[in-house]
Amino acid sequence: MSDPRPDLAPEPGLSRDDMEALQSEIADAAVFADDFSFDVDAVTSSRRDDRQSTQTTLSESSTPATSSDDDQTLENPPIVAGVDQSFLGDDRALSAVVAMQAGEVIERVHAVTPLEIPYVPGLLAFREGGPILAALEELSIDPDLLLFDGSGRIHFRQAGIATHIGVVRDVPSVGVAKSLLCGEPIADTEGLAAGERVPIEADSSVDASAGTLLGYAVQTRQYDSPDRHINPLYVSPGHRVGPETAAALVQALASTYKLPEPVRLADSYAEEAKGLVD
DNA sequence: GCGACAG
DNA sequence: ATCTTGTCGC
Repeated sequence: MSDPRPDLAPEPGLSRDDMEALQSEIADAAVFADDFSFDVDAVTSSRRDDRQSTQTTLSESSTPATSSDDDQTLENPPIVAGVDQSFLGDDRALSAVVAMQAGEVIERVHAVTPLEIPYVPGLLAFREGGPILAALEELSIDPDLLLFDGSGRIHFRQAGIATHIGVVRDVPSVGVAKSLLCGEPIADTEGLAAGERVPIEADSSVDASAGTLLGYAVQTRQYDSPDRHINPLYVSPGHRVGPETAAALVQALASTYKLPEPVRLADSYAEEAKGLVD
């Protein structure tokens, strides 16, 4: 059981070398394996009333679901929050957080802060970490899991934005990127079928032994026609979540769209919230 | 020197 | 990320 590490928060004023050194500390403090208490199977993108009772089949052939654990899961499903940013003008960032529970939005918050530094591949957390931490402070509920629009362990120093914020807040987190920052898929990722995934391993650009499993290319949706295809999502552990679970969670949270619902809604809310600023 | 690079 | 026209498909 670790603790929050506000001392490791991303400071935009650091030199590049210091930023990279801090990321190495983050990677050392991160846990890239399952270490949480919520029930992964209770995480869904659809509302309980709307989804098929596939559970019925299971309980009929076994013991009726009467354990206190099941009751607790049914009455108090995990809270998953999606985080995403949008930009105002070119000197302020708006970070939006959408918290969901059992497929329902239970809270939406946002924060606006000035941008301190430009975007540099590998140092995203130092540009957007401030706004994100500010937005998370506005949250009245505390999430069981954070989903970020960006990498987690799939990062040069194994400390992408999902890992950085996850460690600072000590909350289980997962990175969901729309393109690959580094690492190497072990197989072709073109035209995968929905539900398929391909391991992403560390290459020479990553500060990890070659071959280390960094995450997965996850195909949440795919077209039927072979003409055109949808690119996969690049999912990696942020903190306290292993690679397989990270992929499974994203798969479970994706419904009609490619992006998992909490991130998709945070994305649109980040845009919508621009309207109530200034 | 060149390439490659989340959002 | 943001700026934008055009195009494919249900």
